[in-house]
Amino acid sequence: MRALSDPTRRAIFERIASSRETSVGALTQHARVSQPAVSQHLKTLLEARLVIARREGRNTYYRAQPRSLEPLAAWLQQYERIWTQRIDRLDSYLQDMQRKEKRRARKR
Amino acid sequence: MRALSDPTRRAIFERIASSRETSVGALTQHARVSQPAVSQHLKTLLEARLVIARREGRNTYYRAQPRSLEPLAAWLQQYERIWTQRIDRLDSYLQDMQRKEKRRARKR
DNA sequence: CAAATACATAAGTAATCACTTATGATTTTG
DNA sequence: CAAAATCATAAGTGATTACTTATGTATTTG
Repeated sequence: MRALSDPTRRAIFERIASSRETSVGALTQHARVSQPAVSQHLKTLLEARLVIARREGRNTYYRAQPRSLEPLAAWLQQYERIWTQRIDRLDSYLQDMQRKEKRRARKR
Repeated sequence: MRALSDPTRRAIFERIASSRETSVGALTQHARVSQPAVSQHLKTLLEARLVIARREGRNTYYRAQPRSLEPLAAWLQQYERIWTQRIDRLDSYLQDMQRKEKRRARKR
């Protein structure tokens, strides 16, 4: 999560993910920072296993490893469950109130 | 995402989310940092709208607002799609290879 | 009403971060 | 083989961050 928290780095990751494979030069072209900065971001993405690198001649091609997003997805799902559970509880609470209201109406 | 990138702050958020409502004191008890540090983390969680605060007497109760995780979930889903698409392509490629192999076997 | 409690804010600090320029290592090209 | 190209690493720097202690502000309690 820390690896993706920086906007520049996240943009780099997104560009890698949206193309099958990208060279450092291509990434630098679209980034607003210098080539060394891009390389440094790539290093932290590598360490987070969010990308893998393949050297070919004097180029290095990076590709995304979205599998590494799975822990984050799992973490999130946990809270989506809690979230929908809360909504369910609210729903049943409201339905309960409606039933009680109808009963009160009948008594009148 | 930046608000959740710090482990201490994330732990605080998790504790808030797992209980319906929590006071600052209760959070401080389980955190490994001082009470002011907890309050500061709560402030950034508030600014990220990941929690809401309710003052009651001299206590402040925090509760999670998991709805704010939705943008992050949406961002993630995008890459899960890419990921499964890639797997599908790999699958069909392997199946294709298998078919070709069978044809070669028949010719022998 | 004075002391205690619960929390927030202020101020200061060491560590980390994202960037820069300079340079190194390797590979291709003319 | 020298020059160019591609990328990584080194070193330095300003900004940000996560924390601390000290203090302020309400609110409750004895």
